[in-house]
Amino acid sequence: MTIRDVAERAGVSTATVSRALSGARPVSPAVLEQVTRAAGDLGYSANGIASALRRSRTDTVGMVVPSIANPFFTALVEGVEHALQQAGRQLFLCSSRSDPALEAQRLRSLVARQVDGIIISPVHGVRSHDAVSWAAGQLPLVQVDRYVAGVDSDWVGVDDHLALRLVVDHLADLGVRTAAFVSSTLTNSSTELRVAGFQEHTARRGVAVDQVLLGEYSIDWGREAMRRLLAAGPLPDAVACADDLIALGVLQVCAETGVSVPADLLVTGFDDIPYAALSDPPLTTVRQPQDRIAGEAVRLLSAALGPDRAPPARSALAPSLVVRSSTGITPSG
Amino acid sequence: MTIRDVAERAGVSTATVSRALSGARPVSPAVLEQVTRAAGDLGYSANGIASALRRSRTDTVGMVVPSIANPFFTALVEGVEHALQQAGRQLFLCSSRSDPALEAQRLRSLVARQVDGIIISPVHGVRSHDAVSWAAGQLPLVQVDRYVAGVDSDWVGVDDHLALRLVVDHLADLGVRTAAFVSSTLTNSSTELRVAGFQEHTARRGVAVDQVLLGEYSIDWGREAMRRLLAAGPLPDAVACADDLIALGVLQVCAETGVSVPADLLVTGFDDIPYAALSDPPLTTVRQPQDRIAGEAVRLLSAALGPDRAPPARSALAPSLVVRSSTGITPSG
DNA sequence: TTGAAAGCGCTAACAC
DNA sequence: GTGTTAGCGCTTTCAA
Repeated sequence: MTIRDVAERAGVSTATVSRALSGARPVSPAVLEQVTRAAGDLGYSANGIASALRRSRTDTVGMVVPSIANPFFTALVEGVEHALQQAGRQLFLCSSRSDPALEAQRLRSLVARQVDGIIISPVHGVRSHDAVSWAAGQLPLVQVDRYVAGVDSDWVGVDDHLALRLVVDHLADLGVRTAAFVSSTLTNSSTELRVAGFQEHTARRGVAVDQVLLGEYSIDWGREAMRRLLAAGPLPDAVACADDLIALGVLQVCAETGVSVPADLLVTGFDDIPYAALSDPPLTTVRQPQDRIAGEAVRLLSAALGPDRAPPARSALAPSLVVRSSTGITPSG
Repeated sequence: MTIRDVAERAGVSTATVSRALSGARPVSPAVLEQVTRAAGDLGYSANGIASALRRSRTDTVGMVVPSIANPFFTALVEGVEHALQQAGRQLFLCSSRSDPALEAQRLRSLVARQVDGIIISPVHGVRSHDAVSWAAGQLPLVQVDRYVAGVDSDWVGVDDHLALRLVVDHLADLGVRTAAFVSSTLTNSSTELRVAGFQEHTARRGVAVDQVLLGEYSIDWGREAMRRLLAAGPLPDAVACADDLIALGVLQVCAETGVSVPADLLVTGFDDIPYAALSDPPLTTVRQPQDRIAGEAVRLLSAALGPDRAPPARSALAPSLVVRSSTGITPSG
C-alpha cells in the first residue's frame, strides 16, 4: 500500500497524489476529489519514514529527562508535549535514569533518528557535558531546568537563587535560628544554585546552618537524611529540602518517630508536586511555573529550528512560595 | 556526512562500511579498523531514517497511555522502557490525555512513523474501539491495563476481580457492614471489572453497598466524592476507591473536615503508587505488579513481531493487598 | 495544473 | 570478504 497504488486508482501520477494529500501545491478540485476518494477507499496512510528521508525532517522533537517517575519532570513533559502538539510536532521521550552513559546513548539515538531538535534536562553538570555538547553541535538543542555549563545552547528554568530567598526569608520571618538543608549531591546547576542560595540567604538573615546533607532526589534519601539528623543530636529549627520528594521522605520519618511538624520542626520542599498538598502535614514548598518553562522551551526550540541563528538565550523564570502547614499553624495548635 | 564520505575516506565501498558498522556481516579485521577509524574521524553517525526505510523496520515501539501524570502509568512506562531497552528497541511515548480523538490521532501518527509495534492502554471501552482496532490491523499491538473488547490483540493487566476480593474480604474481616465505592465513569474494562467485583464481593460477604460514585481518576474527583458522601448523611463504615489518586483526595477531605481515618471511616485505594505510603494516614491499597505487566507486554509484543502468528493472549496477573493505617490501627489508638 | 524522473541514505541481493 | 547495483516510498525539481 504505497502512494503508487493511490495514484493508479485515481488515474494520476504519484506526484499529484503527494501534492493533493499534503496540500503542498494547488491541485484541481476534480483531481483532489478523486485522490482523496482513492486514498480513503484504500485506507492509505503515508509512510512517514520515506517522507522524512526525502524532506530531511521528521517533525519530531526528542526530550531526555533524568526520570519520568519524578512528578516534576512528568509535569514538564506534559507541558512540552502539549506545546509541541500545537506546533504540529511529535515528542520522542527518553529517560536517562540519572545515568550519564544512558543519557549519551539516548542522545546518539535521537540524533540517529533524525529528530528535528532536542529538549534535555541533563543529568550531571560535568559528566553530561560531552554528550550534550556533541548533540548541540548536531542539531538545535534547548536545556531545561538543569544545564551543563560550556554548551552553546538555550536554557529555560527557574530562578533558583530567588527561590531560596523566598524559602529562607519565610523561615527567618517565622523565627528560625538554625536550619539544615537536604539536597542531592552537587552534580548539576540547579542543585548547586539551590545549595549556594541557601548558604547565602541564611548568612544574610543570620540563620545558622546546621548541616547540609547531600544524596539524591528521592523519597528514600529524604528518609535517610532525616534519620541522620535525628541521630546527630538536637534538631535544628527547620529543614529545607531541595525537592518535594526529599521533603516527603523527611516528613514520613518525622511522623514515624513522633517529631511534630511544625511544632518541633519546620520543613520545606521544592517543586510543588501534586502530592505536596497531601502529606502529613501538607508541605510548604516552592512552586515552579512548569507550564511556562515548557512553553518557553518549545518556543526557543521552534526559533532555533528557523532560519536565523540567534545567540543562546537563558531565561530564569520566577517561582512562588506556597505556604502550607509544614511551616504554619499545627492543626492542634 | 553520509556513508559515502566514510567509504571514501576508508577506501572501501559503502556496502562494506554498512557491514562493518552494523556488524550484520563479517568484515576483515583490517577493514573494520579502517572503517571504524574513518567514521570516528568524521564524527559519522548513521541516518536511522534511511536505514529504516530500507529495512522497513525502525526498532521503535510506540506506547499510548491516558496520562503520564498518573504515577501508575508512569511506573508502567518506566517498566516498558527498561524492558525494550534490553531488547535494543526505543520507546516512542504518547499521551492521549484521556481523549479518544487525541488517542486516534496518536495512533495514526505512530503508524505513519512506522513503529514496529504498539503498546496501548486505551482510554475508553467503546469510543477507543475503531482506532485501536484499525491500528491492530496495521501492526502488532498489545493492550495493557485496560482493553477494548472486540479487538484482536493481546492483553496484559491485573486481575481486577481478585483485587476487589482482597479489598472486600479485608474490610469485611474488620467488621465493615456498609461500604461505598468511588470510581471513574464506567468507560473501560478495568473500571467496569472493579465496580462489578466490588458489587459481587460485598454481596457475598453481606456488606451493604452504601453508594457507588462515578467520576474520574483524579485527586480532585476523590475530594468531590468525599464531600458528596459527607453531604449525603451518615457515613458508611468504609470507602473503597478504584485508584490511589481518588483515595488520596478522599483522605485529604477527611483530614480537612475532621473525619478520623481509620477510627470513623476505613479507606482503601488501588495501584500502590509511591505516594500511597505518605498520606495522612498511610493508605491501604492493592499493589499491581507493574514491572511484570510491563515485562509481559514487551514479551508479547516481541513475540508478535516474530514470524509466527499466535492467537491473542490474555494474561491477568495477580495483585496483592498492602495494609496500612487507613484500615489499620490508628497511631493514637 | 500535471507528469517524468531523479534521488534522499542506506542495505540486501547478487556477483565475484 | 568485498564491490556493484537496485530500490525502499516519498517529494521535488524540471519540463510540458
